[in-house]
Amino acid sequence: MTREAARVQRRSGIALWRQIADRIRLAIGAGEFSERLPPEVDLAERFGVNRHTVRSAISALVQEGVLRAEQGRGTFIERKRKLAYPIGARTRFSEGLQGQTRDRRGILLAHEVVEADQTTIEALGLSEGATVVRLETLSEADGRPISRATSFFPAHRFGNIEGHYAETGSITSALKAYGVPDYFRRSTVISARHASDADLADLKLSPGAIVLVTVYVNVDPDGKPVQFSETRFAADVVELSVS
Amino acid sequence: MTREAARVQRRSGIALWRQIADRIRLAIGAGEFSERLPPEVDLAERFGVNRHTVRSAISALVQEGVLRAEQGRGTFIERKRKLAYPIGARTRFSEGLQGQTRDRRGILLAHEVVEADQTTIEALGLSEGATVVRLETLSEADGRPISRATSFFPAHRFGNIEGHYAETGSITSALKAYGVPDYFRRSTVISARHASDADLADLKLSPGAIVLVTVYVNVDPDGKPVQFSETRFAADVVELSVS
DNA sequence: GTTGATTTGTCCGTATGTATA
DNA sequence: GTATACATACGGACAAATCAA
Repeated sequence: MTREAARVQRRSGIALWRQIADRIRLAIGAGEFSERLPPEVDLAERFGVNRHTVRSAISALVQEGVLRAEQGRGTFIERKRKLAYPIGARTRFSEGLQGQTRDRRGILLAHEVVEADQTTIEALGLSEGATVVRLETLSEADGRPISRATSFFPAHRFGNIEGHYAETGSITSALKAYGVPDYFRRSTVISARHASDADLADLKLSPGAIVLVTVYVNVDPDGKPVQFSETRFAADVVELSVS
Repeated sequence: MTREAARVQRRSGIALWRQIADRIRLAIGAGEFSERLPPEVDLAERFGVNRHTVRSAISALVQEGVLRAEQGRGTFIERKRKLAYPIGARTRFSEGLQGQTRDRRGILLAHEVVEADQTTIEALGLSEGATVVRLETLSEADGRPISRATSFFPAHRFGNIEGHYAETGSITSALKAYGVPDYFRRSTVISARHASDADLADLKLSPGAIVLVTVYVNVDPDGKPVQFSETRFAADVVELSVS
């Protein structure tokens, strides 16, 4: 089964050179070009545009670090593998990327105590009007930002958790300080969307980038909810592995 | 913690009206506008553009079915909930959306017998040079396309599986015809990317749409791999629920 | 019922960016 | 590099519909 490539779309609000850049990036991700890109004239014919337009696309991808052009030789692909982040009943960030990276750490970006909204009340099993501690955190591995999370903890039980997190850079350690020796993932819902402005900045992504979103509740050994979180992963850096 | 909205970017290869449309879609997804959109002049000021540019963005979103504009009254949000698709050891498509939809079915788009590539050989535990049946399928619920899948089955065992799938519209039924009474999910890897042209067409999405991608291996009760698949879900219609 | 404020819809003209030849 | 065509974005003006005082 071969399917003709849909033609690039004019007056779609996206410039042709950018559509072609996206296509080439996608094709590379799918392993379509093993190592070298076809010559510019071939690509121009393939996409039904002028060679100059293809050149604009390639130049943008070179800027991004996806391609490397060598005059007289050709245009070559710069490869990098994705991190596999495990999702399961006993997911810990610190254990998550075992063996794939070194030097992982969590950074506290912001915190506040607020009244829980309806979603948070239901997720954490709180009563109307209860307060929660909100943490905005960033996780890095080998100096590269990996994920950005918004977490809620019941304030009556984890009043000063931001302090413990800021010190240790780990949710697991911070919860231990409150006598929670262990915790379990009760539920995880995974979705994907375009990154918000804040996430673009923190995760050092370019506009239009995609984030994988996990929304989950962690419970202590007694089954009591301790944490309700939404974590956004840069989709071109991380994939989720369900085990 | 409040963060200023990043300004829309001129001459970035993406038209301002499209950037603004994406932003508004995002904000709606985050629940920022409860029911009504702010007036066009306010949005224009907020994004730092002319009112006409905002109007182009809104007009595109009306076309998509995200918004509804009423002269003299305002612009309103058209809401629709996402389908929760379960991922786990015993995921079945037919069981997956239980209670959320009626009238589910699978459609065979294409099939062929090919020599397995290296990835497929490893996933299915085949020997070098083995052949596999490839199925391209589309799943619909209530007449709406939900997902698009590419599946590989060992050809020596499931020689004519496309026929059974075309008849029943179900992988579970097709495998039963070959004496596989039950099967289990061995591994699932989840990622997200922009939809390819083929997926855009089949899933009836607009350019730039995101797909959630699950890559998985199913094994029979003896632990023998029977199916290696990649399924793409429209990310604005489906979320994955890990249980 | 009238008036005025608000909000979306339509038209004009002009400047700049994008893509082709 | 130059010329041409079209899409994008802006600015202003006014019409049409809605709503509340």
